[in-house]
Parts: sequence; C-alpha cells; structure tokens
Amino acid sequence: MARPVSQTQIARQLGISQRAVSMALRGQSGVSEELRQRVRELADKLGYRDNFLARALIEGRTRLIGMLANGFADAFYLPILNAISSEIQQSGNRLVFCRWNQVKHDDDEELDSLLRLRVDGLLATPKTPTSWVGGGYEILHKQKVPVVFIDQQAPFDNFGSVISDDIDGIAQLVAHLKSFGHRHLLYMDVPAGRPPHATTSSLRRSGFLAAVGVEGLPLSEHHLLHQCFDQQEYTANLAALLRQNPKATALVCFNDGLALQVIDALHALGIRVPEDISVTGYGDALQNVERFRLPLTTINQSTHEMGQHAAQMLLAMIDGTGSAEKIRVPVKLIERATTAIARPLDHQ
Amino acid sequence: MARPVSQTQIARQLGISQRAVSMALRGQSGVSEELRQRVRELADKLGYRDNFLARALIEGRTRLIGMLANGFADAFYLPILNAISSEIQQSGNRLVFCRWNQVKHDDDEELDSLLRLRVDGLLATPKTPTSWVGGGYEILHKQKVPVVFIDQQAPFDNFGSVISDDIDGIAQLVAHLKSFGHRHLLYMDVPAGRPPHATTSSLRRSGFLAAVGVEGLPLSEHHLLHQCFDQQEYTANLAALLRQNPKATALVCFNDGLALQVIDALHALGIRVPEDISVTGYGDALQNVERFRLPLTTINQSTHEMGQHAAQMLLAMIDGTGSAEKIRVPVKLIERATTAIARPLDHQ
DNA sequence: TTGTAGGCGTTATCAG
DNA sequence: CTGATAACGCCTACAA
Repeated sequence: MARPVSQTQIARQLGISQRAVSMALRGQSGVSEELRQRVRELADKLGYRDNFLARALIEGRTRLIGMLANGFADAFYLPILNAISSEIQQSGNRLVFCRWNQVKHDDDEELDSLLRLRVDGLLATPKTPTSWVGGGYEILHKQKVPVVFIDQQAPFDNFGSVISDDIDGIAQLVAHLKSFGHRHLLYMDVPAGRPPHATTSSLRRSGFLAAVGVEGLPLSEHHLLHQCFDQQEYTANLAALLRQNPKATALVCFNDGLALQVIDALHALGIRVPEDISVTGYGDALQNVERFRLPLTTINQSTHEMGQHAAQMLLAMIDGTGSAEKIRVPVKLIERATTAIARPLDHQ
Repeated sequence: MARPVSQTQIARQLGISQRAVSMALRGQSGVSEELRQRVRELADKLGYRDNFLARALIEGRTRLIGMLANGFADAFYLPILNAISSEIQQSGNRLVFCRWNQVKHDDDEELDSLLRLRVDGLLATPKTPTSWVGGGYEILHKQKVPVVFIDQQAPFDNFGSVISDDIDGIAQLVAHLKSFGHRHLLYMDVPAGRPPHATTSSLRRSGFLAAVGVEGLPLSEHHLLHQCFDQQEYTANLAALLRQNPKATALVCFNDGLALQVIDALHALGIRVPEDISVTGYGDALQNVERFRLPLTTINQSTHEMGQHAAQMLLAMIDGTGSAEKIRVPVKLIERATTAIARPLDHQ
C-alpha cells in the first residue's frame, strides 16, 4: 500500500504552498475562492483524505476510545458493547477494542498498548487484581486519563463507574423466595477471587448473607458451593452439599450461566426444578430465554443502559463537561419458571 | 489530560540529544551502556511510553485494523468477532471497531473515517449496495488497502473473502427433508435486497430452487414468503401461504431467527412442529439452543473458523506474505428437533 | 491573499 | 559512540 496523497503533494502539483492547501480544504479564510476550487478539485481527483494521526499529534487528542473487555462470548456484555459502540460512534470518536489477555491475571499489557496509542479515554470491564496499586490502572489514574469502569467498583476517585445494585438484586431474590415459603437457601458461587467475576462475586455473596439475615432466615454452615467446570464433579459436589443441608429448597446462583449448570446437576440427581428445588440466576443474560424448556427466574441488570451511561460519562469527562461519577443502575426481578412454592424435601 | 512525557523531555533533563534517547530506549547500538541505563531509569520514573501515532506517521503503517460490522446484537457474528479480536491482538495489531450506520444504505461514511485513520487493513461484513462501483469500497480497492469480506462475496480481485457454502448448506437441508419423506417444501425468505442479509439471502434462495430441482421435488408457484416484523401480520401471511400450498410439509427458513418467528406463527395457527410441519433454520447462531423447548434443526457455519481465516488472511495480505483469496468454509447439518418424518396435512 | 518557519513525537541519515 | 538535522502530514503563527 503506497502512501496516500498528502497536502504537500497536492501543493506541489499546483505549484503552491502546503499551507494554502490546508486552508483551502478546511474552508478557512486566507485563500482565494478560485484557488480553493482548484485545490478541492485536485484533492478529490487524487482521493485525498486528511491524516488523522498527523492531526492527532498536533491536537494532543486522538478521538480514540479504548474498550477493554473479555471478548464477545459472554452474552451479558453484548448489550453493553452495543450501547457503547453506538454512543461512541455518534460522538465522532472511534472504539479501539482490546480483549483480555486470557493467560495473565492483570490487564497491564493491554493498558500499556492503549496508552501508547494515546487513547483519549478508556471504558473497561477490568480483571480484578488483588491490589489496584502498582498496576496499569494506577498509571492511568496518575496520568489522569479519563476512565470509566463497568460492572466493577472504581478504585480511584477520578475513575467513573457504572455498576448495578448487586446487594439489592440478591435481596430481591431472597425476598421472592421467602414469599414462596422457602426458608433454607443455599448460595452457589464462582471460584473465589478469580476473574472475570471477582468483584460481583464477593458483592453478591455478602449480599446473600445480609439478605438472609434481614429476612430472618436460618443460615447453614455450608451455604456455599463453588463452581467447577467438570459437570460430573460439580454434580457430585452438589449432591454432597444437599446431603449436608437436607432442608434446603432453594439455590441462589451467582449468575445465569452457573444456574444452568446447577439445574443440569440437579436433573442428573433426579431432582426436579422447580417442583423439588427452586433455582435463581442473575444477570438475565440468556438470549431467547423465554424459549427455554425451563426459563430462568433471574435479575435483570439493564445492561443497555449501563453501556449508555458509561459511554456518555466518559465522553463528558473527556470534553470536560462532566466528571467521574459512581452510577448505580437499578435492577429488577424477572420471575420465570425456575422458582415455585417451597415443598420441603428430604435429600438422602 | 496533560501531554504525556516525550523523548525530548527526557533528553533535556539528561542534557543529551533526543536521538540518543530514542536509540537507548529501543536497545539499538550507538549508545553507551551506561547512558542507556540512565535513560531507562528516567524514562521509567517519568512513566514514558512511546507514541504510536508519531511512529505510525514515519513508518507509514498504523498497526490498526478496521472492523466494520452490524453491532454486537446478532449472535451469528459473535464467534467471528471473538476469533478476529483474538487473532488481531496476538499479531500485535489493534482492532478499531466500526458499527454500521443504521440509517444509511451504504458504508461510505464509516469507510471514509477508517481511511482517514489510515488503518492497515479492513475486515468487513459489509452492507450490500446495489452496485459496488462508485462507493467507498471502490476507493479501498483502488488504493489497494487490504480488505477481507466476511460472509459476503468479494466484488474486487484484490479483496479477500471468507464465505460459507450456502448452496451446499441448503442442499443438505433439502436432502435431509427429502430423506424424511417431505416432497413439498416452501422457502421462507427475508425482505429482498435489504441489508444486512442481501447476499446470503439471494444465494440461499437460488440454492433452494436448485436443490429442489436436483432432488426431483415439485416446486410450487408460491414457494416463498418474505419476512415482516409484525408477528400478527406474518402469521396471517403464513396462513395464506399454507392455504395456497396445502401439501407443504416443510418450511426451509433463511436463518435461525426467521425460523423462530415461523415456528411462533405456526403455533399461533395451531400447527405443531415437527409433527405437522418440519422447520429448518440456518446458521446455528442460537446460544444454548439445546435448552430450547424446540431445538432447531439447522446448518452450522463454523463461524469461529470463518473469523480466524479472515483475520489470518488479512494479516498475511498486510505483511505481504499472502494474497487475497476466496475461502469457502464448509457447513454441516445439525439435526435437532424441528424436523421429523413427513405426515401430510390438509391446511384448511 | 499567500509563503515561510516552527513544532507535534518519532525515526533515519548524516556528519563529527 | 554521539549530536545535529531532516523527514512524516498537518496546523498555527508570523511575515511578505
């Protein structure tokens, strides 16, 4: 690919200065109308396009927005990405999409790469490091690059964040189950402290404990089962948990994906959902869920709005009309088919 | 956001030339080891990062790859996007994501914006214009920007393309239905010539006609029903079509999404699937489809591979180790629950 | 109305 | 081994 046409080339062909070309093309005064015509014509003929990089170098802004996320596999993030790409594009900026490094446990490489690109701002669903200090995010923080976290608490004051109300969501689920007569609930979690879900995981777990307390329900010593990705093994683990908690009639799962795994395990154990045990998901991330054999009762997180909020906040931070806020988007319970009136069952 | 540290600033602080800093940081010979140390230390301390824009200006390449697509809503493209983002990132390039303009009927604005950014290459699932000449794509063609089309025939020799074998896919569906004893098939299409599906639509429709001929099945005069997005209206249209074709026992749908709509319409008419009428989808784009009440028989298009092929081809075109190819990815029939042995039914 | 000069942050080509 | 100096494509002063 040969180098594209530059203003200098046009100027040379016309025997004029490069500056005249620049002025003419941008419609600024300082060039005769006649010369402007000639410049325009030649530019069109040669297929001239202004070089965004060169301008960015001068202006000190690139109109590039970094977007860091865990790929496009998780359906939960799709409405968020959709909203974001839409907002960013409308604003005349461009989205540089950056995937999580699937092996490393931080985002430092990706952040470095985005920083070298001189993005004007960053939207991120970050991996959660054990500590935010000393890592790539602290560099953004110090350099005052506008950053908005999505689905993750902001670790610095000058970072914006858009999260959803996990505590309230879990509370709604627990209240819902209680209203169905459930008294012994168990919480199904993802592996502790592991990305991608580290923050929401701890929030929902503690939210569960709090909600159970508020509702005055008994709390089992073994109220929690961590996910493992071998379905056989998970089924065995779940069987053991139910044996330890024979009165349990409802399982509150960290998210929709885990809920599906739990339901499969229950079915493998010959336990019916929701007749024998109720199950709840979280996120309402499953597409076409109303077509499922067993549509999941879950919490909807208004993901599209989350994306919109995040993009708009970031754009406002960049052009100085707004500052970093912490936005908490409300959630709502979606009652479908995996929860029902409690019917105590003896697991043995 | 203040301007980030530059080599010149480092040089000034150290009282040396900017060039020395450049050499030192890139580990090139021409600088004493001792000076290199001092440069490195100060650079780290100041949080120096090389400016990609400046380098791109000189090198004439940006390591930016444009990706033009219709957002993140259509599940069919997600594995493609996933594969692409993965490949691009591994290669040390970055993806600039560009959404379709939802109102215009061409991609010219987006292409212009990408061209001004000087992307090194473009991956696209383009809108299909009535003519490729005179539009934005012809400009890329003339300027010899590496381009790979996905799920769309390439209109120029120097464009690569990765498509899947629609003709064969439809043929497999027709053969499958015939083996179940179906003789009267109808084809359900999307609105003619309308993006996003213009090309695949015409391919599948003609593939259907061809396959029906090859299999020696009768072809009704009214073999086709176009999608409309009002479900009420669509149901009425479908009822009319079935009245015109009382012998029809199988409906071949343009894609999975349409198949779902068709199934809903059939159910609204009190027609059972697959007992009364068999329905096929296309694309295998539905997530968790095995959990549906009615898992769809469909054609799997190996979307992940399509993305990989496209990205790898584009990267090879960019670095000159490969050229534009036309890749046709094979498809395979996935038999699930919406097709069954034909049982003629009188629709009246 | 036009041209010249300087700079944005880099790399590359020269001399010294 | 080092330091000016000129690109890259563009913009903004300033001078003509």
